[in-house]
Amino acid sequence: MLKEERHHLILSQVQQHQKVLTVELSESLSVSEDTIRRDLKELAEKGQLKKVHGGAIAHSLNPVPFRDREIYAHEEKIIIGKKASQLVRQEQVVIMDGGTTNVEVARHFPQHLSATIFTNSIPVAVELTDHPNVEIIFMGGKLLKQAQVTVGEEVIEMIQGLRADICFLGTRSLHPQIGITEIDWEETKVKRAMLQASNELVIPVITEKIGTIQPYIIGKSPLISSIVSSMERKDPRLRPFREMGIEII
Amino acid sequence: MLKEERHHLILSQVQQHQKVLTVELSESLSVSEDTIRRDLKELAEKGQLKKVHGGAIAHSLNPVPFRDREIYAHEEKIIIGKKASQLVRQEQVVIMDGGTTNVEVARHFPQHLSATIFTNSIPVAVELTDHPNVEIIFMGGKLLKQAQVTVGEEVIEMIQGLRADICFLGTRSLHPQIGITEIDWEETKVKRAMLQASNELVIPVITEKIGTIQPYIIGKSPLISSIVSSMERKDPRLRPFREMGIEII
DNA sequence: AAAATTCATGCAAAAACATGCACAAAAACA
DNA sequence: TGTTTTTGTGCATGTTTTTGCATGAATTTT
Repeated sequence: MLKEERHHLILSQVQQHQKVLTVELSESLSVSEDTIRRDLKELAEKGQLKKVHGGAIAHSLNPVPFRDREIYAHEEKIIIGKKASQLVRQEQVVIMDGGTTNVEVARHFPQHLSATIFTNSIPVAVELTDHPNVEIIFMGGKLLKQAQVTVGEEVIEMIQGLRADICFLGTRSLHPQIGITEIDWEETKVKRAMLQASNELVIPVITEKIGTIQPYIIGKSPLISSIVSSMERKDPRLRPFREMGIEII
Repeated sequence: MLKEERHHLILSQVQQHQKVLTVELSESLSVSEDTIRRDLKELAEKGQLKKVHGGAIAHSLNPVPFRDREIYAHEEKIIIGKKASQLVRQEQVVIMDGGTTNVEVARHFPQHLSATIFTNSIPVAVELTDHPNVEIIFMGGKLLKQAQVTVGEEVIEMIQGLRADICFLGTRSLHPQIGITEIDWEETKVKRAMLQASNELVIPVITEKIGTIQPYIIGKSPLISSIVSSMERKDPRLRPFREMGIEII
């Protein structure tokens, strides 16, 4: 077994389980613990993991509970939430994705809104709880702990059985040519199903996400009906989208 | 379990509940109290929490008085939660119903528990979020706003596709002759499915619910494997159940 | 004030570690 | 091809870290 191979294996283990133990790796790769230690040391020096007594942990192991997490760019998201929440009409069927921006959208729905909202996001569902006339349908599946959204077959099947009026899709990145992109494959599949199941597609997005790209493509830009941002309508960063006929809000 | 892992778990507990008790952490992480004390000391030195007599509190914002006792019924539920959480074995498939008592059960699962847990309760799912080795499957459906649980066909179908090892069923009422009863028809149907899908049926119940009756019957008493209460095992109110061969915990 | 917890300290055992060294395989070079 | 150099590995060594336990002090509860 080559050193490189080992390094890859170790890294994937770290990604998968958030931690690795020196002893376990030594056994499963059948090399001495000293070798593993040296591997971990190297990987730590390259910043790919954090070495600790007994093994190593993922460098990003910072699973701060979702609801207590300091919301990034909160002010901007509130502005977006207010604007986006205006797009829903009475009695519509709505699909709402996860993400802190979408939570703000949900929060700003008018109290008297009467609608049926499908979501796979726990924070969104909780937020909708105090809208008396909203029927909330939660789409079940495997729960991603960090994002607090469900993914997997069940969610996708449920979405595929839907024809919604409007869909609010949270996104990590939005690029005029590449489109809507995501970093997590499972979430990508769910989001694809969502946009296909809906007549209207609304993308609430904070400024800094525009023009960035992630590995997995959810859909091309022309599929978008409206982009909701905190920017001026005539902002140059939005121009390519405006030229495609997408409504800028 | 790595020291750093413990530190992360402790911090997330602190963030979530504002406080942690040395004794509880020692139990749930299965290390000695001394170790926990040393952990708390280290974290306090790094400024990540504030160490106090008996445990630690969130170093931040709201200076909640530490030892203030919570509501009385809550105390009882904590006792029940601790007891009931011992009933799960590693690698089991678990069904967890909603209700505040079940939330306490989830809260007291050992941090290192490795299991697959199906639930239709948002608070339970959220509580399980910081158990790194628990896979959470959320069962989707129509969300009941006040109870924060899902009900309906989808939930029931999903449960019917299951064969679980153990089921924690919250209940409004428990009567020796009448059995487990509920006030909401939709929830009743879901709970019926749950108990049918599981090998073992655990009923965590607070004292005042015993002997009361609600309109809809979920199941007769002999279906129960264990009743978890805060009472003494020989309490006369539990005698009829004990005589049926139900384990009293 | 007495009893019960909780804490700090020192100590010992086990585990994990760094270091230097020897040896083998691979790579580079002649 | 043969020799030298580099690299990777395992082992022996002494060191450091981590943990649980014992003791007595400090604190809280009764």
